[in-house]
Amino acid sequence: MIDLSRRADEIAPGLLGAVIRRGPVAVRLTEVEAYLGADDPASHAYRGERGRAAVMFGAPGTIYVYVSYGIHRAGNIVCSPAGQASAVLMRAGELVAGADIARERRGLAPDRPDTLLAKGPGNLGRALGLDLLDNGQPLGGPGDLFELTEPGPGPGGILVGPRIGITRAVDAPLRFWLADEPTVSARRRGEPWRG
DNA sequence: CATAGGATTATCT
DNA sequence: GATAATCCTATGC
Repeated sequence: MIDLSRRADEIAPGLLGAVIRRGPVAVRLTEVEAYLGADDPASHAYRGERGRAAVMFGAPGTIYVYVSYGIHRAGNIVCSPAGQASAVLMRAGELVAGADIARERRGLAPDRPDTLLAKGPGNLGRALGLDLLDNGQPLGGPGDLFELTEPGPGPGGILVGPRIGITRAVDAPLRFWLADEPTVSARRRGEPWRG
């Protein structure tokens, strides 16, 4: 099992290539972002252990689901020891199981490629079937709702750049993605500067 | 006053 | 045209 008791920025790159499974649908992560605690103004946990951010202060390996722009369900994997807050936002991935279910949930046209199924946090959330009721659920084993499996060797390198869609701490290099992966969401602001 | 949940507009493709 | 760690409002404490 992957050690999630360190801070999210140390763990996030290592989660690339790992497979997150929720029920019958599984996604191989190709793009993630790290959100820290008190030191990160862009993090929900910046203002302390209150509201929904309380989940981020829980045990490492907990799932944190929040509503983005009223329509998206974005999923995070809580990191750091209990009492400290940080999390890895799952931004994009490749369907490795249950692609047919994901396609139905997305309502994706038959002529559109599978690479679009989990591209972007909102789309990944829909593909996995994330629900607010999943908030606070733990990562478990094969018999549980959620499961996280070890990453396989990635042929391409890991790229790093600024996070997307935020208004504070916009320059922090906390977005990580795999090179040459068609499932990674659009670059948008900035370009990778380390790999 | 704090929290929970649904929604819009600016930015990027 | 599609997407997004923001923003606003309703409800409960």
